[in-house]
Amino acid sequence: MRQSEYFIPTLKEEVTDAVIPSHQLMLRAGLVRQVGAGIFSFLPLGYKVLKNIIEILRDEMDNIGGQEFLLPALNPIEIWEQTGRVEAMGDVLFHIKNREGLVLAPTHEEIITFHARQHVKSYRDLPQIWYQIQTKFRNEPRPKSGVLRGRQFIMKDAYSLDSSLEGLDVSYNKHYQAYHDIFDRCNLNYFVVGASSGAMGGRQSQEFMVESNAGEDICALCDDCGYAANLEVASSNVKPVGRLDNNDEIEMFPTPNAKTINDLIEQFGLPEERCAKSVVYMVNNEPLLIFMRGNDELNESKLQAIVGTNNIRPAVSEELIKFTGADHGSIGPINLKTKIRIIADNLLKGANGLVSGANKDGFHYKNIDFERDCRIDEWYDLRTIQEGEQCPKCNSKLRVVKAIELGHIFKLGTKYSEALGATFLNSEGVEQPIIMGSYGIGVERILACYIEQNHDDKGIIWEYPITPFDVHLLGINLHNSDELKKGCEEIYEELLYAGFDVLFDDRDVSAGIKFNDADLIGLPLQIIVGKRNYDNGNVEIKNRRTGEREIVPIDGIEEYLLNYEPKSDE
RNA sequence: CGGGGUGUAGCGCAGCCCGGUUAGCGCAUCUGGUUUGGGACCAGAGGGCCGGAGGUUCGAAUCCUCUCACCCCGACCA
Repeated sequence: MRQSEYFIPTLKEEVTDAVIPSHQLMLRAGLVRQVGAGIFSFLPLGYKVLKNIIEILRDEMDNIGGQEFLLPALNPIEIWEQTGRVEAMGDVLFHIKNREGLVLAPTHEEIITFHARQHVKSYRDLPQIWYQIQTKFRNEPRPKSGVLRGRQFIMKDAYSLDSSLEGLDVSYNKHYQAYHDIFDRCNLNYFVVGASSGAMGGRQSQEFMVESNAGEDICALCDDCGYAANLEVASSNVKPVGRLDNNDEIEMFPTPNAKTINDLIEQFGLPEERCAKSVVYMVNNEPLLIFMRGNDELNESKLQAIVGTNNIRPAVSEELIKFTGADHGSIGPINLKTKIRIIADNLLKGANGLVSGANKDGFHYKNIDFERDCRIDEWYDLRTIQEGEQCPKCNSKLRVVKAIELGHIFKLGTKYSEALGATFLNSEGVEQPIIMGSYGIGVERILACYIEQNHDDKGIIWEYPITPFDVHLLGINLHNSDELKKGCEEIYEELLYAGFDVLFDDRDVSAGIKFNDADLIGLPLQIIVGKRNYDNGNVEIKNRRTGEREIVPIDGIEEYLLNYEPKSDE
């Protein structure tokens, strides 16, 4: 491709709106342009990369027996009502205003299940892996970070249909392996974490993550044993509070100015670990009293998984007074005004000598013995782990990092097949719901994450196979020498003929502009054709990543390129 | 949805507090000339409903009200 005829609007200056490197460089290198919040056009160069990524996705999905569909973005709302997701998705789901009854699909479990219901009738029809690579629409409350979080984005989503849980495991594992192959081929540094399968009855779920400050997920990592988990489910080894030898009688004492755990510690000199925090949540509008160590943070994801719904929220003051008899700061397990289900964090199991609210404003109890003085209905891991705590597997120190979710594999189970009546007859002639898995990858996220991990202060650094072109041919000051121009054209033609995808900077601009644009665009190798070297029968080849330059004879260019890396398969 | 910020030429910005000729600067663009291996130089030119609506005023980019858009932090994130 001749750059003089190709649309690559590079920007010399920084773009103020772009905060993270990938967003900045995608704009400056001419890959994308923003049209609205979370809405982007891919320009030819950016789309070329996207297509390379999609080809890898397609290849690996086909490798595990996936069959590609083209599914509609416009969906009848009825099918979404049947699975309860119109309500569950809320404002995230785009509704068509001038055509009642249609929504823009944010994902495709419903449509896939719809087709399965139509045609999958027997266990002999299973298993199946169906996938698509298409645009999804989600009315994100806050699009951000360039293409990392858009209202419209391309997703590879796959769905497995199986007749048994064992079959689901097989399908799931195939995807697990395919995802590794995909992200490896894209040269990404990533890790896999155990993730929350949500409140809606999934079985197992893992996320493929890229560590990044631009990420919206938080993960715990153990660099020693490889333990990795989303903070939503991460656990750690922390010593339980345990029992004190002297078990004094429970005693109420006035605490008029103590509203928080820190107040109690400061005003009464109490040891932090003996202060129990009580939190009241409304779960499906029923109160639930939760006990944690004083300064631990309740993990709402864990709570959602325990109570089996995501309809939870902290209780407000009126509710606290109504159910416990006291407001914030004085709530505890003893003397509750009404009977409330009480759960507590595992670290408090069997503890005594505890301090907690007396359900009377301005009073606390001390010397509470959870075994002697009150009723705890159940014990769970409820806390959010902290940086530096011990790995649950090997006791090394855990790191807590921000991460971008690239992909998610998820054993769905029968939620959608049951809701939509997608059933089959098993070998005994018994009707059963199809057992499903769901597997998504954000296509633009691969691109953005790659740039996050492969750039320097000059620009992007591409590698095979996702690089938009194999090589950048830079003709320096061609208009000064007909011979040089002719020679450069010949090199271009020969490389094309040899099957290389070449971007040829034949523009009539100064050398500095070409060098800087080339570094910004970031093709892996630059073949620099200048008069001095050319007159000696040579060109200079620069490695974008290392900056190393080599003088190479013109008839050795092809060999050099072939030895550098396998050329992209276009 | 809460908090903060920004809308002035294709891009990046100044001007706004404290209202007053024709709204400015850099980059980019066009013409001519000189340059030519890391974003050249000289001379000239084009390009604006100062986000939109309403108001105050003799007079509004500037003050007031409303509104729209975008960015950041938070909430949310199937």
